Amino acid sequence: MKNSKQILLDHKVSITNPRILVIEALLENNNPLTVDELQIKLRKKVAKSTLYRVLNDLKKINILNEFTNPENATVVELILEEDSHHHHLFCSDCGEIIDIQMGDEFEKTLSKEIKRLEKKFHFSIEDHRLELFGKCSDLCENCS
Amino acid sequence: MKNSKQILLDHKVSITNPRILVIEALLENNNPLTVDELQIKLRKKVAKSTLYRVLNDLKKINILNEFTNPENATVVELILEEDSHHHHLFCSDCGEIIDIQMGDEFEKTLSKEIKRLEKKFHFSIEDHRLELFGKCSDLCENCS
DNA sequence: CAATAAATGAGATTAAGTCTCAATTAAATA
DNA sequence: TATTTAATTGAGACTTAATCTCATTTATTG
Repeated sequence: MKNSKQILLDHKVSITNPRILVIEALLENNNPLTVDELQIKLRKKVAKSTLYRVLNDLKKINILNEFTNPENATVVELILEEDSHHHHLFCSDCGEIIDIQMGDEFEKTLSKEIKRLEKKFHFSIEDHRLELFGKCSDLCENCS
Repeated sequence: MKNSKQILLDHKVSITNPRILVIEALLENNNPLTVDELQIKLRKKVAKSTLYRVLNDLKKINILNEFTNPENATVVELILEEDSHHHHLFCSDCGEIIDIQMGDEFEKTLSKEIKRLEKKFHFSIEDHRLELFGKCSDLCENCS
């Protein structure tokens, strides 16, 4: 597993305990976490103000992706070099968020559409995000 | 233009002045508005608590779409029957939000992918959202 | 190892959104 | 149309996620 100190070193920011703890909490999970869940994982180890500050620090060095779930709670995930381009699938029953990859055909078709839209609206489009919403199977123990 | 009273009638909810004003403010704009912008449009006409309550009422009868812009501000737009399925394009310079429609090929490819993902993750996927981020042209008077 | 700069913790502050409750307005009924 | 009943509203209190302040602690630099 990628080392948290090395990540900080690579990005030329100082290596502090709170930063290490936050990165490690995020590395432990394969999928994104709400700030709430992160706060619980780090309870008594990192102050609330520090947690938010560290998250902002990680955003500044572009290793944190931040978005919101359907309930508008803030969700974060680390951006690791080995990660490839992915999107998110949300379960409205248990709240789980799953990283998904779309097939090549999809991303190719999307690129074509983006070129068309750039012309149509005189936009330069730099990024995109696809979110899928649904319910995970009855097999899930957290689901009704 | 669609009539605000008729919309309320159609959905069997009582017709009140604040509801009419909110719907009309939303109808006036072709594109989505942040709650902030909406609040400014309705200043002195609708109380803050009422505005939020009316927005929740409109959500309950499924004629309001709510999402967030890249700065995490809440954005709303009416869902009208004559509207077709669309997505959003955000300008990071001026904050403009534009409704966009993707071509058939895109939506078809997406459907195929969704079927694949439903099997893979034992999910039932009910909805999706695509967001594009970029900058609108220098021609825009609000942009730097 | 000392000096300096950066980061932290604790709690105050801000602001988006919700809640409370008395007063108003709409709907239902006669 | 007037009256009754139920729903909605406005004003401001309250909640809570996120930011800010500032004295203290920790990291970095020489």
